[in-house]
Amino acid sequence: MFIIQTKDDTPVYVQLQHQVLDYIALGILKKDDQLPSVRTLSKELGINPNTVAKAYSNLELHGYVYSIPAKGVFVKSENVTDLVYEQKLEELKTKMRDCKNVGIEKEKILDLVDKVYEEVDEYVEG
Amino acid sequence: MFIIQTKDDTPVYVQLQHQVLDYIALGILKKDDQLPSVRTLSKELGINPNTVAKAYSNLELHGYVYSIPAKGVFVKSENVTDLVYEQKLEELKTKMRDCKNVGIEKEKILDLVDKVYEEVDEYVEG
Amino acid sequence: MFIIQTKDDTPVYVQLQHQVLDYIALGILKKDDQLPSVRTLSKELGINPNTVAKAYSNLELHGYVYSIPAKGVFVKSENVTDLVYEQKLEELKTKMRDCKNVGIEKEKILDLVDKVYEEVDEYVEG
Amino acid sequence: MFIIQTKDDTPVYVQLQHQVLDYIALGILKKDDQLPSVRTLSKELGINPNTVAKAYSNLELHGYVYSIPAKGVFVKSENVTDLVYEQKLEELKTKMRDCKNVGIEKEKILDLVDKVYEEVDEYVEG
DNA sequence: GTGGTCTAGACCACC
DNA sequence: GTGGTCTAGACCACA
Repeated sequence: MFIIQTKDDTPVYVQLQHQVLDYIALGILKKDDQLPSVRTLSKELGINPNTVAKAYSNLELHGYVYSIPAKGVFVKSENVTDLVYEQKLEELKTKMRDCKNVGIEKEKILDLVDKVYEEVDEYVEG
Repeated sequence: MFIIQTKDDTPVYVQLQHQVLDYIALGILKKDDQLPSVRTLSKELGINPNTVAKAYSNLELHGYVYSIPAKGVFVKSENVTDLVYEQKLEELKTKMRDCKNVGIEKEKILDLVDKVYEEVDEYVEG
Repeated sequence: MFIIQTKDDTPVYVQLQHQVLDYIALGILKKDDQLPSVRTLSKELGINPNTVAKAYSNLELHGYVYSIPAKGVFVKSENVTDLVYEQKLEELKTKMRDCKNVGIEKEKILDLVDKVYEEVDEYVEG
Repeated sequence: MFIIQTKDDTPVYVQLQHQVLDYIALGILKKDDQLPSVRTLSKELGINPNTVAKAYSNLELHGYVYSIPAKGVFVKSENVTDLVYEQKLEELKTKMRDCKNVGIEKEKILDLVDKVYEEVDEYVEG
């Protein structure tokens, strides 16, 4: 269910956080669903339990999940969708402004949008 | 001329590199123009001289500038434009895929493009 | 009769112990009164039977209750009052010192005392 | 400057957080003051660097300090006082209600306040 | 079995 | 030198 890119320079625990959030936004993880246990997931991904724990702990601090000691970690709310959308769009906007500032034309961007949305995606298409 | 965002999580020397490249792409810095000296710039920005030196050295390694000892650092070529374009578009594509993967519709993206390209930007307009 | 705060960070079995003691101190539970059975209470509160058992067992170890196998658990003595008082006051003193140490004035504390003792409390009034 | 109570059951990193906050509230640590480095403090207290780092990281998440990688960790604002006051008083209130609920009289509490505020405190007096 | 905490020590990028 | 990340593995309280 989760994938870690070791080549990526973004920290492992951050990758995990993002993926959990994305799954909530997509509706795959729903309110009160239990996340995989720290131990299970760490073995599955071949990473240290502490790293998983850190990701979960951060998600809890931000209010996306809640943890009951000796029980597990659970999804707090399913209405994260809007928040995730906003964040992603905000990041996209920053990058887009960057493109505009170096003189890239609007049409190039529009072409890119078409290209990306024509791509077949494993999650959407199956 | 250069701006450092300490809040930003991207390293200072990387920010510098990007800005130099952007100025070249925009034609503000032209072939054989001299970059500010390491000392001057480090004082002006209130950062460590090593950091400026690292940025310049990296730019030289990538062939964007050349340095003449005891003289200074100069812009090598003004045809960086395409390279910069490609990089920016590639980053934008990644973010855009990300948006698509969490279920954001194409229309939302198109709206964002319109919005960004309607904005008045100090670098473009002023 | 008993209430469990899952939000609270204090363990469930400790909450139970405190509540039993409080009810004894208040005179609601008297000498030789029977406590609810482990099964009954665990179902009623939706918690693990082991947790209830642990609370009862601890209370027995401290001499507040006695258990008759195949019969139930009973209140041993009603003179727990002083012990409970002392414990509560000791905890309060610690917190109060803490307040003093960060510079909170005595008057603020006195105001708080007035405020708390003016409150209408369901256990006292109802 | 900092003291760790190993006997205490409260986690070491929490103790550290509290103490940093208290020092800010007392005005001993002021805006932009640098906290002791992770390594230094861990050696001084005989605890693991990670534990100190966790405390600092939590404080940063809550907005009390800011960290500049390769520079250090610094106090963000000196106006934490009110926040700390509120928290402490809130905790005290909870404990006080507890006392009231088991039937402790108001006068006993008032006596306790007098007692605590007559005590000589090393930070205030010495 | 669960999460929470902590130690011991490593490597990295950065200043 | 600094903080940030991660591994490897331990112990604990709790359900």
